[in-house]
Amino acid sequence: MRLLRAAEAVFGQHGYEGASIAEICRRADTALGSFYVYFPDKRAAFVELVDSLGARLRKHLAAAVVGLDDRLAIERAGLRAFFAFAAKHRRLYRIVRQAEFVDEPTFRRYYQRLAEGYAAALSKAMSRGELRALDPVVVAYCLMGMADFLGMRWVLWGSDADVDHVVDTAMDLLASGMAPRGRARRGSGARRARL
Amino acid sequence: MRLLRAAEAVFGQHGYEGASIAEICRRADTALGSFYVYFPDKRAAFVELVDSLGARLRKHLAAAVVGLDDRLAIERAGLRAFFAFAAKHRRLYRIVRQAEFVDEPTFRRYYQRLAEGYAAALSKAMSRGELRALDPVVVAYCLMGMADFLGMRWVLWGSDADVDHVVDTAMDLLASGMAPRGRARRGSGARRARL
Amino acid sequence: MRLLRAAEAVFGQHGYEGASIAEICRRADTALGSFYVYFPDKRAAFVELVDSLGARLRKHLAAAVVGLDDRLAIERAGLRAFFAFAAKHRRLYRIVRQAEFVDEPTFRRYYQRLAEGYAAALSKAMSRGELRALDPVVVAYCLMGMADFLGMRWVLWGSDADVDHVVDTAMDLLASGMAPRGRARRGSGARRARL
Amino acid sequence: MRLLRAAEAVFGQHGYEGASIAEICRRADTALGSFYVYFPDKRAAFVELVDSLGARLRKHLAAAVVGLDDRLAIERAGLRAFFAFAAKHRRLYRIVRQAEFVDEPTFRRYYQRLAEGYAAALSKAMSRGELRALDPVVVAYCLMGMADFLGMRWVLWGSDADVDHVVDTAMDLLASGMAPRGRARRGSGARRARL
DNA sequence: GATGAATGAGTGTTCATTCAT
DNA sequence: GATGAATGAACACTCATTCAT
Repeated sequence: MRLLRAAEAVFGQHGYEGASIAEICRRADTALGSFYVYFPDKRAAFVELVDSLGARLRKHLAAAVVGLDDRLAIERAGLRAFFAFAAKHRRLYRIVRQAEFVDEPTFRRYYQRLAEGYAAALSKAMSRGELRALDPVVVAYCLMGMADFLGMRWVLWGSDADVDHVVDTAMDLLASGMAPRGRARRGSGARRARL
Repeated sequence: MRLLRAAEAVFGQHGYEGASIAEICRRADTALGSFYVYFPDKRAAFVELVDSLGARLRKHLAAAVVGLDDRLAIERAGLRAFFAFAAKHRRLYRIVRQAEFVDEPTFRRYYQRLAEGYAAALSKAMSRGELRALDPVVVAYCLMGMADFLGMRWVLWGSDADVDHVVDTAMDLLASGMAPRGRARRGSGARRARL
Repeated sequence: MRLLRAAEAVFGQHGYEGASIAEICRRADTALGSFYVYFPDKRAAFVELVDSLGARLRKHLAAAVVGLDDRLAIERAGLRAFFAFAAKHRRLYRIVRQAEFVDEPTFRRYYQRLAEGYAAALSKAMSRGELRALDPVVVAYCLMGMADFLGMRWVLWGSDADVDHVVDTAMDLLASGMAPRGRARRGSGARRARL
Repeated sequence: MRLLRAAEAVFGQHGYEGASIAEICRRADTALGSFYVYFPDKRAAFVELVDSLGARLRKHLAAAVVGLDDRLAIERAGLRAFFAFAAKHRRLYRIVRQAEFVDEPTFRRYYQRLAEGYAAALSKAMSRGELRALDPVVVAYCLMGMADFLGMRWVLWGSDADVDHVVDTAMDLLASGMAPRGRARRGSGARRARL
């Protein structure tokens, strides 16, 4: 709807609090009162936006990995797709974080839904022996966190390294862990990291 | 200072926009005008808070890993310490994200400073052969992202899994990557992942 | 509009700074926010008021002299009309002076417009030989200054002399200057005065 | 005193309401609290300023006409001196008008004292036959008003005519009135003017 | 006399929301 | 469904003034 598109632009530009319904309506070329025909609330429009953004992201990611079956390739393609999505929706992407203070349930839902699908896929891969058997939900959050921060740093903030390099490095880390080749598998299993 | 502690509580509880200077002063048992003796601005207080939170976190993390030299132990201790910090400063920790919309430079500074120290430590470990040689800044953001999301999910949102399990899983992933034991080192190195 | 009338009363009573928008709205029996539907600003309302006052004064003066053609009669009627106007708008009249500190352009505009019309009329009278040929703009400001101060002293501050006497005296001075009958026309033209 | 000089500058620059005691003290290089050692009030400082300005003006004018005895020369010298004073104290001069809203008695006192001295001088000149016998107080206010407006227009606002021309014109008007040479003295006495 | 941290009443202004048309 | 004038609660911020030192 015209209003929702306008809301997307305005929330993205000014954040939730900075956005005014008046501006949204102005941009949608709609009367002020009409906003309340479609949304009970400023918050409701925001929530709808975040929900739709989550859905779009999930769809976008799913489409990006369809047909791939090598797990490595899937992860790589997923990471790239995520970066592309973030680049395209720069402003909106930042908005998701604000949901934490506007409507926590919406904020959680956003990540939980993402994590659900992700964990399910990981789980299946594990049961097929393509992945080490680790708690798939924990792994899902690890990977989402990585992607989120890398996207923030190299997509949103602009890059001094190019995205390919970032993707390669991240994939390398994920594939083999931090341990140096020779030592990785020895000893008690897990090994190193901080923070 | 009393005002800063009150600001910490109020910003943490209501977010930046939701917080009112009146409430901060009420909680600090201070007159409204006094706020402006110490801060030129609502924003300035917020920025000072975020900066100090960053400094405290860095100090806290540094203290947690002091004396350790096994890289694995350091990473594990760092992750635990981060979770402990997040648990102790639940509300404030959420605040950091809002800085993105209140004062972007402050927001970036927070993570950049963290990343700097982190990357330097990783770099040193790499040059000593304790870690695989990967771009340390990228790795730093990967690890920060992981920690951030794990902390969000299992510390802030409350846990259905206990934190030890999460830490173990994450460390395991970091140490050896996602690949199953037998296949990990074969082939072209990196392997799998998505998003 | 109701708001403008209320603003007139409140600005007149308390001056620009002393006037509060809350009081204006209270007096207009209007919600606080409505003020900003009609004026972007406190200052804007003030400016509009001064402008409208100027227009009303000019109209009032024009009406007072219409149909008269003896220049003496015109000046006398104008002075009386001005006093009547000042008496009727006591409080507002004082406001004009404050415009100097609120919005200088508005302040100047007020007098310049008045002077323009006045000077034009004087100019015409001069070219018809009804008036001595002097710089009509300077003369206009002289006459406006006289009227202003006389109005301030005997209309606003209240009178210990009655207004007729003041008008008569002023007209006498204007008509024949300060010089005593016998000496007036002799010598180099201009004669006496101080300050 | 240092504070009073600072107050002069600050009131002159920002007007009464716009001036802050903090800035006055800053400019006087004095602690905030010290202001209240010398003045009970913001208003008191302002009043003292206006009073002192009035005294300085009266002294300045008196000095300018001392030794002159031709009434024409006196008036001319007084007008010039007033313009010089206004030019030198541009900002302060404007302040006087604000007194109307800050402390009316002070405002009136300023003009009344001026008028008293003026009227007394006129009265004496009249009794000596140097001036037409008119109510000297009314004449004083007429002359003060003229000077005030001419000073405002050509000294404060800047000039497109030079001050000499303005003075000449005003003196000419005062000396002989508005009537054309031939007609001035005939008929019913007073003749023309408006507003 | 000098200081300046602390005070808190008061202000202009914003903006989500309502409702009569 | 659409409109937009009207609303009023809420807020950040200012600044004259006080008073303990």
